[in-house]
Amino acid sequence: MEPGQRKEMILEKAKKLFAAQGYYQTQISDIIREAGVARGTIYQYFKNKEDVFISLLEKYYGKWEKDAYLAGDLDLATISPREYLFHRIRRTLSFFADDQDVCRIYLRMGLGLPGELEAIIRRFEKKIEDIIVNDLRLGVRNGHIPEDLDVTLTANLMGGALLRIAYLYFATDENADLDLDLLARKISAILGPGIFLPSAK
Amino acid sequence: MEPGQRKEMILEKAKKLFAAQGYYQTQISDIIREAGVARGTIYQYFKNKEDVFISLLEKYYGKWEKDAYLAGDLDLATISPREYLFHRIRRTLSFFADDQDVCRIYLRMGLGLPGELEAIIRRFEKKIEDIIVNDLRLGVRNGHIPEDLDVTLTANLMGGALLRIAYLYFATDENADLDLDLLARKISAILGPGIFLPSAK
Amino acid sequence: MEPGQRKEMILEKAKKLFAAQGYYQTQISDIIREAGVARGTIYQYFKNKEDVFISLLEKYYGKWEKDAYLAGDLDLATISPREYLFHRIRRTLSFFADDQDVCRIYLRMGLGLPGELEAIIRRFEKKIEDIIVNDLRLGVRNGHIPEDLDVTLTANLMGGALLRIAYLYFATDENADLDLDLLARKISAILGPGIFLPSAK
Amino acid sequence: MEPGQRKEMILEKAKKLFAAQGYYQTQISDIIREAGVARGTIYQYFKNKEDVFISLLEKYYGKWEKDAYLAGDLDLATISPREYLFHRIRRTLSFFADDQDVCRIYLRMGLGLPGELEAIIRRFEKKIEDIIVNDLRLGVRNGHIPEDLDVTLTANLMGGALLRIAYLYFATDENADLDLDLLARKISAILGPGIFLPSAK
DNA sequence: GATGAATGAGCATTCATTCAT
DNA sequence: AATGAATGAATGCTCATTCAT
Repeated sequence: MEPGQRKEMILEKAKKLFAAQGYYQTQISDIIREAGVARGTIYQYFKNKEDVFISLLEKYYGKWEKDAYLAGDLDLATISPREYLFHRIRRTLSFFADDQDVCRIYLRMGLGLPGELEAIIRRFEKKIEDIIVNDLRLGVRNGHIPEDLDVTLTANLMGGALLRIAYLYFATDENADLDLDLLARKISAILGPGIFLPSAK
Repeated sequence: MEPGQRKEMILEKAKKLFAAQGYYQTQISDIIREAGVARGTIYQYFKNKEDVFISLLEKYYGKWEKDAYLAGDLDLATISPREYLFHRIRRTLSFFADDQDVCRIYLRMGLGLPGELEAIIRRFEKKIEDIIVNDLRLGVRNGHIPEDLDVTLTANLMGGALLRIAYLYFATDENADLDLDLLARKISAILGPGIFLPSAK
Repeated sequence: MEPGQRKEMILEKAKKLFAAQGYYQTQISDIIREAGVARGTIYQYFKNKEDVFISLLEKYYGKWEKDAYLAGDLDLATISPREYLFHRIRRTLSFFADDQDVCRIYLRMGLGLPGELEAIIRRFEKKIEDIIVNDLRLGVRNGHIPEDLDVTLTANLMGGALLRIAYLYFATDENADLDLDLLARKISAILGPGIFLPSAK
Repeated sequence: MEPGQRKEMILEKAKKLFAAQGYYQTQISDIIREAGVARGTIYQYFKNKEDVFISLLEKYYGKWEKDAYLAGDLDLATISPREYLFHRIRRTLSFFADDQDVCRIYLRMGLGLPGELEAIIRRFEKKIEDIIVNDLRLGVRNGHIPEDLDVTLTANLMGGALLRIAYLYFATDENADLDLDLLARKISAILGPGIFLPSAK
């Protein structure tokens, strides 16, 4: 096996395992078993377990930047802004759809809770989704929301957006004196138009 | 100390630690040190470490459901749908803003990577944010996007929404034969109207 | 509940548990659950776990001595020596047959190995029994041993006898310079006559 | 150190400790200290503590079967049945005499009670021995038992035989409706002839 | 006497990492 | 470069015992 290939191979096996079981629950033993190399070999290519994980992140982040998002053939001179948005979204989706393992790792699913905990969290998330879906359906029945809106998709889109905002603004010590009202106004101003019918006040 | 209070106190200390260090990096030893109880005491109230974490999740999920999201005074008879959306968002933000620790735990930040890894992931996420922000600024300069749009907020909102969708549709084995074009269309139809000026095509 | 009765009751519950699970695998928690008393109560009657076990041994040893073995109505003036032997044996059997739990405790079965280990030891003992049984059957076929001899009983009787002798003479440091030939001669002289037909040389 | 030897060495040290202190009172820490290996090393050769013990049992059971009991040079064509019995007994004694530790482990002495408990049990067993010895001496004085009978040996042989029978027939749930009279008759028929003088009725 | 919450010494086991071959 | 036996710090958990009420 050529040098370089061996490192690559270990990385691929590690990716599968990290994606499936998370960082903490993936043992070096698992990786060497899957890769079919000796225990010491892994330390020839990587400083330690953390380095294996970081190498993975960097590899696929680079891939995303190069292949997916920044691919330079989107020209605002030839396509409309809305088409541009569409293509950006389309490519990002493709990137994740292409590699389920990378997807799992980046989306922090595989980062590592014992199986049961993971299941509990999913149950909670499902419940949140249900609540929003119900709201949306109510809006449809009341004639404020178009009938053909994909409510499940929308619910998750809204949920994901909000959680990200919460993470960004509240999970750190900064932004302590934030104007929540203003923030909520801004968010609804962005999400509202795409959800409600123009007729809805 | 009254019965019940002790369990509550341990839970609060554990919350702080899980939020700050993650599940795996929080040791039982840390919890008992912070709580000032003996090693065995924690096992009087919780089956094991996992049970402490689950108890936390359940406690705060319940709190969210009761206090924040489902609080029953939002009446569509008296407020408009757009106001309703605003209040829902407002309350969810309040819930997370109220308790930074819960926020961190729920947003899966504290779930557990060694400090350095966590930092690397944040760097990546910042880069993604920058890319989207740049796109948005371009749109502003080109007159397709209103000047007063909060581009950082919008970038994260879009990013969060997309990642959640990716997680939902791609991280599991189901949905294998998804129509990505259609999906991307739907998403841009929801996000577009709130971002672009009506004049943008 | 009268004083004294409570101690007795705890002792009986402990007996059941020690017999079923062994000393080490029986927890104080098990005993108080079965006895329906508080954790502290047991320490009002017994110094510690060891004391519970010792109390049991002493109680049932005394019982054996008084009721079973030494019961004074065996009079060599009225019965033959062989009848005397028979009655002694009969009474000892009754004692053990009467109380399976005491039986298990005294016979050191319940003294304490994790279930699987116990099973392995039994398998070994069965194999030993089989080997001796085969020998005896060979003797029957060769006409040296009476046809109506209970070979399983005899095998265990011989095995038990030998193991006890081994325990007595070899498991301690004394008796280092034992004449094994002489010892084996003596043992066969005692066991032989009851097993072989007079015609066997 | 050659491969295989290390496992063997650990096993030998463990044998000493199990024999001296019993299963429960022997800690992994003791074994590694005695063996002079690191804590993790023991888990390279054995699944867990139980596996160490099982390995010991299997090793020495195999040894007994091969070297001691089943050694094939006993030919009933050339030796008498009584000689055959003698040699079987002789070899079994040798096996146990050879290795005091194995002896202790197999005879369940080392299986595990805290030191003081063990001593108490021995005291009881001694008392039982004394009672039987006294009976035998009485028989000698009365002229029913030969003067040169080794009464201590005989007492233990009888005791061992009886306890084994009790264990076999009473310690389990089967054999509930046993005819104790018949059983006692059979046992005395086997033990009697080797103990009593023919003149004793 | 009775209670049971609190204790903490003690234990088996894991697993990333090293290093002599 | 590759190997894998050896390492030992670290960790979650148990359970007999205590003691304030």
